[in-house]
Amino acid sequence: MSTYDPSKIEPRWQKYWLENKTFKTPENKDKPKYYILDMFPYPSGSGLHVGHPEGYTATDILARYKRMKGFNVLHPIGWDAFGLPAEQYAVKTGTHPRETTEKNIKIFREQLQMLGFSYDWDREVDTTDPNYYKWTQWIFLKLFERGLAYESEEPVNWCPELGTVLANEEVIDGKSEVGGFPVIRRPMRQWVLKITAYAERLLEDLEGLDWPESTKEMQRNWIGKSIGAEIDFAVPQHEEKIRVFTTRPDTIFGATYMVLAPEHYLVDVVTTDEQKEEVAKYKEYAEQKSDLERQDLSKQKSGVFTGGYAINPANGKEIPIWIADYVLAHYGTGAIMAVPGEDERDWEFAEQYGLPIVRTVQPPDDFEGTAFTGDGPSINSDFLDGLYITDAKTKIINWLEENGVGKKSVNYKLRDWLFSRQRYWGEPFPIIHVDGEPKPVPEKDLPVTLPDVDDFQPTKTGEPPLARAKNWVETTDPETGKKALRETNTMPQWAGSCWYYLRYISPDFDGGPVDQNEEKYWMPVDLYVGGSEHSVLHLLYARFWHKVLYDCGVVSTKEPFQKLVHQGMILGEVEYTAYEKDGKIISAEEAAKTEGVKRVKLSENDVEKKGERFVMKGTEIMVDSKAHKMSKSRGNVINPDDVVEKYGADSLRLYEMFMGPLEQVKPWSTKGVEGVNRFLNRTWRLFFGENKEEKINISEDNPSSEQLKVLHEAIKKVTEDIENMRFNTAISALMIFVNEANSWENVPRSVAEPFLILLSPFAPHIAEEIWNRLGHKQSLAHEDWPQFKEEFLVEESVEIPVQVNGKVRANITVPADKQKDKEFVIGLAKQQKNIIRYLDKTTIIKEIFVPGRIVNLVVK
RNA sequence: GCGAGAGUGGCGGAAUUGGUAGACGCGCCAGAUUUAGGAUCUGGUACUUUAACCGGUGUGGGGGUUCGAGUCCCCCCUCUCGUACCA
Repeated sequence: MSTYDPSKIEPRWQKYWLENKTFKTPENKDKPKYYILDMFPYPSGSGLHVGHPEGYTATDILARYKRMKGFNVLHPIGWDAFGLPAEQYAVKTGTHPRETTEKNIKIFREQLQMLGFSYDWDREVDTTDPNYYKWTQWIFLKLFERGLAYESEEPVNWCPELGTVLANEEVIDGKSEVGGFPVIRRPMRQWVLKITAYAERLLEDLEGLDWPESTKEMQRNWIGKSIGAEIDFAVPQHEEKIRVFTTRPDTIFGATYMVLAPEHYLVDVVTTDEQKEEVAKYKEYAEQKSDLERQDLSKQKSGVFTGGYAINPANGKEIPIWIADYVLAHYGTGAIMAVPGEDERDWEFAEQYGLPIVRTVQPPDDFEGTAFTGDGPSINSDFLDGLYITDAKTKIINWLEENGVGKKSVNYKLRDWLFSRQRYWGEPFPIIHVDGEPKPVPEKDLPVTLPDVDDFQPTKTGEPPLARAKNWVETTDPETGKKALRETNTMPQWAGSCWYYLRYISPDFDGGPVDQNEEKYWMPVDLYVGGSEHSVLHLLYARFWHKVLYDCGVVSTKEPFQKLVHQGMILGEVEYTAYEKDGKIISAEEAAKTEGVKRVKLSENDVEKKGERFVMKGTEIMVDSKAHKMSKSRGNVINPDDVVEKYGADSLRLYEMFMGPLEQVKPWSTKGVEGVNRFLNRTWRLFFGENKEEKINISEDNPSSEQLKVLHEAIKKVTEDIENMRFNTAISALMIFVNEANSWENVPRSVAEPFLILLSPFAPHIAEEIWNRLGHKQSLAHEDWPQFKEEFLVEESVEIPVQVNGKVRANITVPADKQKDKEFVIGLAKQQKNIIRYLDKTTIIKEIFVPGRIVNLVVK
């Protein structure tokens, strides 16, 4: 083998690493630890796409680097293997999901190994393994014991197409997140987790986390804390009072009507006989609207008068009670006091139905809008008049509390977590029903394993597939011997991924989900890398479970993931598109406004840049230039297997890191892969030369100061860049080294070897191969990371730009030991031919001198 | 609407604390090698002016601070992502 051939060297090292357990997590605890985690992959049937290796390569570089820096590194991988696709495949083909899952895991594992990731394969976990889900069930029992898991008969998001209910977080625009099927609301008995009990802590503890600000903000918004007041409105002739939640109790004097959600439990109480029919009609109308329709029709408000009245406790006035679906049953108390003067939604509604509007905050003179939501002095508000919002709030809340009609109150948007699914391929609940009451399965009887069934289809009535396993469902209560029925719902896919990072710490431990001695050493996760699509769902659920486990004394940290980074999506190659209408090409701008246009794909050679836009070559016709999301339908999916086959895993890893900053969205470019592949070829030639035999081009000479300088520049840059996860510029520094070194007569071993170590986290196969050919018997994975030494960077002379009035007019070369000598440097600067020209007939009014950096002469 | 982030060559992207804008890679141009193509190597490549030097203009647009601004401040435009009747 005389040329660089990744297909030969890569499998060899992959095999070596596996057989020698090169990346086994150390057992001793005498070094600092580093826990570096990838988000739990779902082993889908279609295998890896190029998005996976992006985050995985980033973490792998860090893991390999940290090992060489003297850390004990925990870098595991496993499978979030419960889930719908395997089950749907089972419904279609009758293949047991376990079979499909096992097959897919095998493919995934092989693909990951093919990319040379340094996982500790002895710690692989699989959520579908009974030894794993035993502890998922155990944690559920903890939740149950603490009153954080309860059954509830509530309207839920039922998706007929998927045959299951979905969590609010899984419903997007009224459709299922998975598959995009319509979702309707329907009451069913469900398990619910009381995540709301942790709302405040989930919010507060975001503070100390090193997470992207946008992700923290999304979680804050999702939790949606708002501070205000609950106020009771009496209803004449009725016992019940209507309680509302408002963030603007200061505007109560402007509450000219009330609105209840159509589902509110007092609607029928307050409705008068005359309005009964109309109210019933509206309720039915609102009920039938799906969430999607509610949003579509949001521009036009609707509602009906109930005929009833309530008393505004602030001024004793009677105000009409309406129902309208712009008030949501599940937020606050499901009822509002409407203050049209100060709230845009109420204003719109009041205007539509001719309800009175009273302003309670004085808008500025030039205010021209409708409702005024800004700050200002209170008006029309009796004892609040003149007070600004903050003071008015304090005063009215005191007044409400004194008069027993209201109190300060905090409200959260966050709702309890709907935790059951009508599916087969999920964790069974460790719950039996005795006399209709739920009862935990004793800990010693865990795990409750999945029974086999012959049909994976949910029943039309919404009975889960597990209900078909009669012998399994019908059991006896081990305590009383009574007949009992097992819970037939299963847990959602989130369950297993809520705590997997703990199982990696002690995957074989059988005394609990995690060995606490190990947990104290390894937690928290130091770096967690994964897609931003999990910003709310997984990351909020996992934080919730972690806090519960903290309260149970199972874990020692309040938060699981100290630092979080999202890798950006990789888009397809840039595409140029022209638009055709009736056989004629029209501009992209026109096409956007025209019906029935045909898209024509152009090659890069057909277009050119003109001003801000791309046009067809030689014309003025504008075309679109855009990188699109990879999708099967668009046919722009890049398959990592193909890239590895053609260029090797090292090239794929290197390219994905070289594309740009990790967090950024970026388009794929096959030409770019060729570029980094060329770099690896040049690297190979640096060691083995042009000669066809395998002669090593390395000398045992002492390095020159120039060679040391080039090496140490690389060490400095690569080290700093890895620490800051700037992999693209680290690779650039490696390229600069190779470009320089290729011009040398020979490469001294003492320069070549440190370089190989710098290269190895990025392109581990080629680095190991060359290392080995340099005569080393052992992997370089545990070598020491080279130490950067400032002394080698010292230049003999430095170049300093000379500016006149802020513009560079000359460059001067100054001996290094003179670079801080102001007089010398400025003196030299003034002798430059081009500088003399600019100084002619002027007066220097200021001389700026930044040692070693710049000279600026300000003249007049 | 609201929230967050981003606008730099033909393209992906570099630029410590304000101090030579365009590192590195792609593409393109020229040359070497080759029967030819590919691969490889060498050099060039922001725009503009020039034979060349010397200049001029340039980091979405406008203003400001500064000896000096891609970087700091104010206003505006565009794009991406998230979110949406949350009282």
